[in-house]
Parts: sequence; structure tokens; C-alpha cells
Amino acid sequence: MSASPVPEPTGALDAPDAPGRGPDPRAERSRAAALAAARDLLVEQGWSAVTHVAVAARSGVGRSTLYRHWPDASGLVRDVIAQRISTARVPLTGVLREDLVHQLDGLRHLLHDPVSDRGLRAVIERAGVDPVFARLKEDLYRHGSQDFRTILEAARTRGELAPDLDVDLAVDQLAGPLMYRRLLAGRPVTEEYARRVVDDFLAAHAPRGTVRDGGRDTPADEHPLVP
Amino acid sequence: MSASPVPEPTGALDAPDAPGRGPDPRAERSRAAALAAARDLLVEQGWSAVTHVAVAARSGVGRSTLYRHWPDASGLVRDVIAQRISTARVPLTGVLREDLVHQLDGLRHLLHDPVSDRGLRAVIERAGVDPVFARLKEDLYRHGSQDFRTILEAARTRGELAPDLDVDLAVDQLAGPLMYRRLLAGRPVTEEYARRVVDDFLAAHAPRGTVRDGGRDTPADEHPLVP
DNA sequence: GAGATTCGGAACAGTCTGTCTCATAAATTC
DNA sequence: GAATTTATGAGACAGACTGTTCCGAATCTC
Repeated sequence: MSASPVPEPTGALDAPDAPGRGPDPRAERSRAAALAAARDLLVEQGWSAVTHVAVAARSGVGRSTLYRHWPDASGLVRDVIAQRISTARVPLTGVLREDLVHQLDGLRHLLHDPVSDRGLRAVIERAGVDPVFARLKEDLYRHGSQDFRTILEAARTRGELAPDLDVDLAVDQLAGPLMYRRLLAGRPVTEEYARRVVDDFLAAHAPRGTVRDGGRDTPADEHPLVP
Repeated sequence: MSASPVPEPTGALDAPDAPGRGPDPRAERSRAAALAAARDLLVEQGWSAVTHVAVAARSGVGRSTLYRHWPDASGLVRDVIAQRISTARVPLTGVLREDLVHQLDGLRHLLHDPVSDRGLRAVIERAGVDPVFARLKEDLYRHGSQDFRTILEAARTRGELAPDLDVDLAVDQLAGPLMYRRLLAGRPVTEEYARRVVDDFLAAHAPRGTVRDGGRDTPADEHPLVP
């Protein structure tokens, strides 16, 4: 149960700094070209368009080479998604409201990025049928919700949230609205929107004299994970 | 822009009691058989498995007949979903908390029904690419969120919710957590869970001396729509 | 019962899948 | 720098799916 959402772009090595030989640059090149083409196809036409033939045609990489690297198309799509999503995490400040806003803002960016948006939808649709996507979904979910849990549990310990707070429910209440709005309603998620979700959450869960501070501008740039 | 999410299960009648000739029973039979097979395929293997060949093999209906009824597979899947989802709506009582709980319980049932669950995922994934699904998504969303809006706006008028309540946001906050929990986290949504989402929502938005009543048992059976 | 309609089967060319083989080109090793 | 190892891309292949067309047979409507 590796914690990493990237089960290796394909044949990557577990040893970070291998002794003698690095990976063959030819393989590296064809893999990169294939992933780029697959990414475009995913964005433009969804996961079902990411076929070996289509990727070969678009990338110039030979069909047999693709089959060599990715025996089935699911793995290719998985690598595209994993590659995009396994980036930086938002640093935590220890200030509850601020951290939550940052997290949601990261999710916001994720939902507005074409690749991760399509990737997320593919995962949601495919996880029930394709084991590759099922595992990817689990990794994404675990990785993405980890920071939320950390933040909430710390705040609970500090007494800023009720001791009996249901952390799972809380994550749903924070991330759910954004996902729902984006994936189903198909409307944009603004920074202001994310802030209001956090404030409403705090209004419901922060004990007494609350943190509620309406107007701060809290720009955020980093992209965390799918929560 | 028809308000109905069902662009006719295919040849359904808008006139409940048509005058002279009803639809040909032969067509009706083959259509029903095809839809049943398509439904099973959708549940078992996702929308991409709902092909004319597969449906023909499973239902016994001839391939040419299928193409005659549904020129492309998207329409078939759409009809499967529309047929399942366009059922009853939850009656409204006028009591805010009760109505919200009922609505969420309907959504809960929807998310736990194999057909609508798969259908919803298919719609989410496919809407960005396939116009048929795009339109279906819009219909489902509009139809599903309508009751929420009605309930919330009525409560706002009665003064049970803040006059400046953002209804769109509110719908997201109510339906979002359930969807998120089910579609991404892949965990069950209990009746208790739905109740807590409503109570937390009210805790954040109900003006002063709130409705908060922790323990009532509010069983609900009807299935409304995807909100 | 007679005419109209719908049915299922078969045949078709075109495309995609997944697997092989093979000569070529590039990288690594000595 | 030469020899060896390794990855590449092209082509051939059987099998499956698509979308269309044609047809005789079964069924329904009037």
C-alpha cells in the first residue's frame, strides 16, 4: 500500500539514485511523447479516446512501442493523471481558517485544470469497473484528504473544533460542495466561493466565539491534491 | 428547453390516453428488452460496454432493430438513465428541516441504486464530450435541484433562513457532501449521515434560536432526483 | 383476411485491438 | 572507436466492433 499516487510512470526504478545506468533516453523520449499525446486526447475526448492507435498516430511513437510500455490503455491514462496530480502540497500554517481556505483553493485549481478535471471524472466513472482506476481513485482520495484530516485534527486538539467532530463528515462538507458545483452543476468555483464554504463550515462547527472573519483576501497558488 | 429529464424513453407518449392507435406492441417489446439488457451492461461494465452488439447479444433483439431505434449508443444509455431517474418526487411538507432531510434521503437512495449511480457517473464523465450526455446532465441537475430551491426559498421567505442566503451555494452544501462521499470516497451514505448534513447546514444558516433537534427519526422512502 | 409495419439474420467494408516478427537506429560497454 | 546490447517503428495477422443495406418472415392494424 504505497502512499504515492504514482505507481511508477511505467517501469521506473524504486532506487532514486541508481548506481550505474540511468534509464535509456530513447525510452524516456518515447514515453514522454506518448504521455503528452495521451494527455491531449484525454482532455479533448475523454478516457475512451486514449487508445493505442490514437496515441500512436498523434505522438509519432510506434504502436508496438506503446504496447511495450503500457500493455493496456488504462495504465496509460493512469500515468497521465498521476503525473499531473502528484505535485506539490500546500504548506500548513497552523491557523485553522487559513489552512482550510488554502486547501480548498488547491482543490479549486485542480477542478479548473483540464487534465485533472477530466482525469477525476474518468476515475469516478471507471473505478467501479477497472481495477487500475479503482486503485488510482483510492490513492488520490487518500493523498488528497490527508491534509484536511491533519488540519482538522490539529484544530480539534487545540480546542478550536468540537472534540467529537466527525472528521470524515467534515472533509465531505468542505470538499463536497466544490466538487458538486464543478462536476455536476458545471459552474466555476471562485476564490470567494471556497472562502464561504470554509466560513459556513466554521460557523457550524467552531465552538463559541468564532473565527468568522468575513473579508480577508487569501490568495493561494499551490495546487494540492484532490481532497 | 424541455423541463423533463426524459426525452421520452424513446417513443413514450406525451398524451396519456392517445386517441386511436397506440404504439406498435412489437416495437414496445423489443425496446423494453433492449433497455433491460443495456441497463445490465451499464451496471456491470459502465457506459462503454453498452454497444449495439453487446445489447443485441444479451437481449436477443436484432442488431438492425437496435440501430433503427437508437442510431447511436449514447441515446440508448440516455434512455436507460432517464427511464430510471424520472420517477416520483418527494412531497413537501413545509417544515424546513423535515423537507431537507427528505430530499437528501432521496438523493441517498439515488446514490445507492446501481443504475442511477452508474448513470450519474457516466453523465459526469461524458457530458464534456458527448452532447447527448451534456443535455441529460443539465436536465438531471435542473430537475434534481428544483425542489431544494423551492424549499430553501420558501424558508427564506418565512424568515427561517437569512434573507441574503445564497441558494446555489446552499444546494451545493447540502447535496455536495453526499455526492462526494459516495462518488469519490466510495463509502455508504446513511440516513443518519444525511440528517447530520442537514443539521450542520441549519446550524450555519438558521438565524438565531434554531431548529436543531438532534434525535428525531425521519424515515423516508420516496426517491427524488439527483439534486 | 389484406396490407402495412416491424422484426431478425446475413453480408459488407472499414476501423480498432492485441500480438508477432524483423530490420534499423541508437545507446551502452569495453 | 568497435562490439554488444537495447529500444524503436513498420508491417502482417486474426478477431472484434461499427454502421449500413438488403431480405424474407412474423406480427399487427384496419
